[in-house]
Amino acid sequence: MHSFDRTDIQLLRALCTEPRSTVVALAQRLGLSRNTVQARMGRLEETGTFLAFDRRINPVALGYPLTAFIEVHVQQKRLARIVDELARIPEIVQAHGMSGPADLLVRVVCRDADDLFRIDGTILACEGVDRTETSLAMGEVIPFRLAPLLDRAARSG
Amino acid sequence: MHSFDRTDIQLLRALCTEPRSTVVALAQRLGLSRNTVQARMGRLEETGTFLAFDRRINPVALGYPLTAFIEVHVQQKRLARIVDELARIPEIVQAHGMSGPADLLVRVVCRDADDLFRIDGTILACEGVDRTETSLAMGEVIPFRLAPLLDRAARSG
DNA sequence: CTTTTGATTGAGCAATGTGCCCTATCCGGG
DNA sequence: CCCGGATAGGGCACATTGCTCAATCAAAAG
Repeated sequence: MHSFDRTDIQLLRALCTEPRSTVVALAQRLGLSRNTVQARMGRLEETGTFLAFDRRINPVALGYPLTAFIEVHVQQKRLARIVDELARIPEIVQAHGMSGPADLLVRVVCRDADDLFRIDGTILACEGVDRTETSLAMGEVIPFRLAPLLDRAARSG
Repeated sequence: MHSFDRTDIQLLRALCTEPRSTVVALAQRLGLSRNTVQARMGRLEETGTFLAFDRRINPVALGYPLTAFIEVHVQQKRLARIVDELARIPEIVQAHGMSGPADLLVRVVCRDADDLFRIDGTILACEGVDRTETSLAMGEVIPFRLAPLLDRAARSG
């Protein structure tokens, strides 16, 4: 892996508030040389600090205003095959294998309630899926964020 | 809001596989003029198609290898106040208000199991929180993705 | 059918940023 | 004490950006 120092954190933190800023601007703000910032950014990319572009796209703006979480209970021996099958459903934007009562936590986006109902049906139709429990997300009360974590790391790390 | 046409979708889709590509490169690949691509990109940004920079950072690389989902049951009248309080916990990277058995679904990243235990305790300590149910994510079996959705939209839309 | 509106295009231009080079300096670990 | 890694500062060729303008095109409106 790769361990971060305070400078890396500050760099990432600055990008949180000013994602469009250029390397030169970043260097100025942090009081570093352009070379340094460029090198560190390169390293951050190489070491996998940045995720796929997908994550930058807002599903709501895309026309999928509804998000739901579906807990899926499966016959565990068939888990791998089921995951493959679920991966073919485009509305499933993410899925985690879970420890706990449910085996999978699937995150779904959809256009409306009917859409959700249909997708749930598709999941249930997979061989080895025993049961699903659907919960509709009423709102993202805390929007995805890492800034607070970075802030704390910058202060204490 | 704003409605997308096929070109917007193709643009986003192209960026999924080649996030670093320049406007010129994009224009070439899509067979459009640079001006058009630039204009459309601008519109996409303005209309909120892109999310915060946070989402581009990989928590695992950041030193938080564990993700957990915590279902929180609360006294609903105090929901707003509780959310405010939860927002002060940096390890909570996201939270959804839910319809269904649980009131909140909180997404947490942590360094290890002890860390998770501590965070869960912090959540439980909030006034009005009745109960939590923690599930540890064993793995992201389907990594977050919108590409399949975009692909379908490009074909049928 | 004609008009109008908006999107697209090609061209051009100044300013900026990028990628890459090299060297000197600084600091901590061996 | 010396060495390696990181940093700063300078520089250079090139690509990209942001912006403007006029011409073209298509579809919707009159």
